[in-house]
Amino acid sequence: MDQPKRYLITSALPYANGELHLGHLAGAYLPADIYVRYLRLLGKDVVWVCGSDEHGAAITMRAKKEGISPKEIIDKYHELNKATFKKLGISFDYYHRTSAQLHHETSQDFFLRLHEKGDEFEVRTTKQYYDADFDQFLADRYIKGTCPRCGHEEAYGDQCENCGSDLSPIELIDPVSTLSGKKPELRETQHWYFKLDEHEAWLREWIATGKLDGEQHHNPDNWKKHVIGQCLSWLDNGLQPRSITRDLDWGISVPLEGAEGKVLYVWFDAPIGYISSTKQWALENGTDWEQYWRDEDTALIHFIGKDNIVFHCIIFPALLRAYGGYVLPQNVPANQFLNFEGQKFSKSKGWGIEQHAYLDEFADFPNKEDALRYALLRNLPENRDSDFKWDEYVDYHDKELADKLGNFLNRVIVLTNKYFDGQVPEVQPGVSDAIQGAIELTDKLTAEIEAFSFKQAGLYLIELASYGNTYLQDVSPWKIWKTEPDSPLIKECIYVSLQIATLISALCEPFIPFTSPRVRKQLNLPPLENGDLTEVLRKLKAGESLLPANHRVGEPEVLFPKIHDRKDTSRLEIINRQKEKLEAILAAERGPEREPMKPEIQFDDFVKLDLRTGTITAAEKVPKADKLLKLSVDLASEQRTVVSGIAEHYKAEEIVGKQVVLVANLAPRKLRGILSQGMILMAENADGKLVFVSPEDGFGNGWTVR
RNA sequence: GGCGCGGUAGCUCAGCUGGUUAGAGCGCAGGAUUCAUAAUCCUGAGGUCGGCGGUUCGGGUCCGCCUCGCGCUACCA
Repeated sequence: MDQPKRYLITSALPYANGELHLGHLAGAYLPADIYVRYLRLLGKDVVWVCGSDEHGAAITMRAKKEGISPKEIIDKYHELNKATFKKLGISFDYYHRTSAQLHHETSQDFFLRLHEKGDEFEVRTTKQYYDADFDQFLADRYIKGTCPRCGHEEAYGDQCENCGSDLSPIELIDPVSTLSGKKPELRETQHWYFKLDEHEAWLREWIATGKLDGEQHHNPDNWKKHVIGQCLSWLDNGLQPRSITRDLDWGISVPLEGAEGKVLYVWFDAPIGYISSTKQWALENGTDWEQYWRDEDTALIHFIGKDNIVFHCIIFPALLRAYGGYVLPQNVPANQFLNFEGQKFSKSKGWGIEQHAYLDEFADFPNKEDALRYALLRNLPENRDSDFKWDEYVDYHDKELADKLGNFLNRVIVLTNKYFDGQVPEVQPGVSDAIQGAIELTDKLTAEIEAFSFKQAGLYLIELASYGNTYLQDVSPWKIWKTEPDSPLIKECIYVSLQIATLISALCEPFIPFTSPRVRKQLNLPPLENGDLTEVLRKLKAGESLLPANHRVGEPEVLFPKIHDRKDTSRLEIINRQKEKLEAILAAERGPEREPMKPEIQFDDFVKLDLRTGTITAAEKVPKADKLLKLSVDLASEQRTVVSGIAEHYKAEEIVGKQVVLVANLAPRKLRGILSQGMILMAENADGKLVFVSPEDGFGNGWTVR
């Protein structure tokens, strides 16, 4: 499909059971956002849907453990995730939720249709464990017992983590429900299975060759290798009927008589959420949802993480085809995983940063949205796992956004104001072919976006700014200005540079949408609207002005205040706080490795110590000593001079006024010729880092510590 | 265990169906420049392309084995 009439874009529905971290953003949302914004700028008919995935056993389990209702959980995370996406400029056309009535109806219709076709489902009766106290069947994971292979007493119903055996709950010796802690009973239950195996032949051809019913549906060369590889691996292993119902009281009821207490399996209803979301969007926008799902000229594209490949490339397509009349995805550009400072994101360890936490902690950081989007873009896990590092975040921001892109735009605006009073100079038609290089870069950039290669596309954006910088440097109008201020070379140079700047203002929008309007403002242009890029590209190639002669530009403004800034360290401090948090986690992991405890002492030994609160009233570096500070400490009844070995950790001026605890009856001792009358209590960790042990602010001086 | 994807300069990564001296950015070294956010531009150093074996006139690029990383392996979602 070279030129589809319309695009239907989906991003994986986030599970409404927790916060989303940067890995999620880099996997399925940022790439889709770039793609969709690009299509909109070209004036394409595109709708991008997403929403919260709100069913499944994990939510009910969590609700039971926390003693709240599932609805409280899903409401909380639906609102949080939806709002956070919006703040980051993730521009879904609709963010729906699977708890919506419309979605329940859509899913039930889907199920019924397949049921009525008669040959898509089969019903199987099996025995499963049932927890009578909690009145429900138990998922394998929620049953523990003794492993029949190795005797490990804490094996799960699906696997023994001690010997690695795959188990079924029935095999466990002495099974126990992790909900009630009691022995569950075996009960018969009945479930509906989707006969996925009967779809194997056409799926294989479709995945391997891109052909559907003998016609070319898509070009498999455009699909990522790891996507096709994993699908074929699955197909080679043989497909099996797949259970699509569960015994659960949370979810979408199976719409059949005799199916009380059964719900659709969350994996069945979640992708149908894409359809529901489209329906709701169409409803609110007075348009028809069906053309997006049923018209063959629609290009359906699923953005997901690699954990979702099989579902979106095999199971969901099979369901859609079984239903009949639905389009199948043109591409599923699944990303791999993003790591965080060398390790996987881990909620339990606190490793990584969540999207909303980022926004909170970077509240005072200018461009925090685009800075993050750009850092993730530069490190998208498009073909392999990648790693997010704060140092790289800083480098990408300062060296690429600020130094290359921001600085180029700034130079151009400044030069225009300086030499031409802010007006675009007039030039002879067709004088410069310097624009040709910009056209080539533009073509490369758009081709990369269309090939779902967003990282490379982003590099071309910066290269375009570099191209502009090189061009400025080659012509060096400031040199010509000194001897020949009226030279047409200056006019041409500024004119061409302004064209490149205008081009950048348009091309950058999909990547850094918060910055684009600010660039436009400096050029005295309105923010972009849907379709504007088409006209920009047409003019560019026709040799017409993107920014015509005599147009008056705006005032220069620093787009990206650098993080490494001599005069203002506030941005660097925000980054450093993040790095310190990670160090603390690593330090905590080193955990139990603490100094062994000293031999026991008696209370009498302890009371010999005279500990007093005090305040540092003066501090100065001890000459010829690297580590020593000479402190004056106010104990109310007297002033003490204390020499303390903390100069490598604290500067003299920053600890004046600090409240401390002093060992007041320690025998005086001369250090570097100064009599030290006491010792300040400090805590020290394995890295040798020191911190004061202090009373709370405002506590008076000279009081005892016991 | 089986399968899939990946292992390319100090770091992060490009290299389609095999073909001349293996690329980019950052970092590093040297130079140019001052319009600009101590920014920019140019040049250079640096790699036995995870290891071994094979097919070929020729292999990061194909085949086999080994090794390391990540993922999937169908009822956790």
